[in-house]
Amino acid sequence: MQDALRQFKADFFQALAHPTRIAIVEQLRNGELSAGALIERLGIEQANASQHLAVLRAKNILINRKAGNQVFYSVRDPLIIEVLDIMRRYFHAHMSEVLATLKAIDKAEKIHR
Amino acid sequence: MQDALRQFKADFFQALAHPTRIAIVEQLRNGELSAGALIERLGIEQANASQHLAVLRAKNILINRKAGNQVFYSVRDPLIIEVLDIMRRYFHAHMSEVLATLKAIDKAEKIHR
DNA sequence: AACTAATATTCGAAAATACGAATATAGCAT
DNA sequence: ATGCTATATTCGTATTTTCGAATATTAGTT
Repeated sequence: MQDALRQFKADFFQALAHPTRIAIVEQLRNGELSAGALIERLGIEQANASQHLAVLRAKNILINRKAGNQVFYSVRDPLIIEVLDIMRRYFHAHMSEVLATLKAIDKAEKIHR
Repeated sequence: MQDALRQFKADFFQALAHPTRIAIVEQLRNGELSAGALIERLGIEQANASQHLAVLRAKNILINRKAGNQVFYSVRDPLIIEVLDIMRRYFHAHMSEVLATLKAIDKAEKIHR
């Protein structure tokens, strides 16, 4: 029973464990957007976007509303935004490490060019 | 640059995207525990525990302290506990769905026996 | 009915993750 | 040095995730 609850939580985290999916949720912070608008803003493949949206839907992080031709997505529960806000504080608190990571990536990119 | 930051966030969620790792962090809610104590409480393989601890260490979610023979783990930043608390509220808010999931699992288990 | 636009699903291949078994390392006691 | 306990790492394999290409679906338009 406890196990199933943890699995449920793990699934939630899993849903957010991808940069594109985080970007999607961040875009929806201030309200709904159509799938097309998300694709345009994120500059990703249509199929890929649809797959990630499917993941977020399956884990009940997003809800969608059909309007004629298009589908509008929004974050289901404001608590999710709250989680991301806390994360923001978390990253702020550990900014030095984030910067170290960024510098390492930057360095690696320079080498590979 | 924004991408790298999102990757960083995604890594954090990825680190928590496993029931065993959530269980580990929950066990450490009230302070440090040795690896052995964690293994005993969670009833998992030693190697497996060590692998999960390595993941949590790599993502800077846990810190460890060596004391003679053993290694004590603790949650690095209380903000992480705060995130889990918010999650608790989140799951409480959506308890009906959690229960539906649990029932479905229970049903599946009955069929498979 | 045929056509177009918006979105979703399927497929196959590549990469990442998870597990237990086996092995390695490190500290302490004899 | 040998042995013992606690923890970490490596290895092989099975499963899961991710992506783009191709295809399907659904709604609106002519």
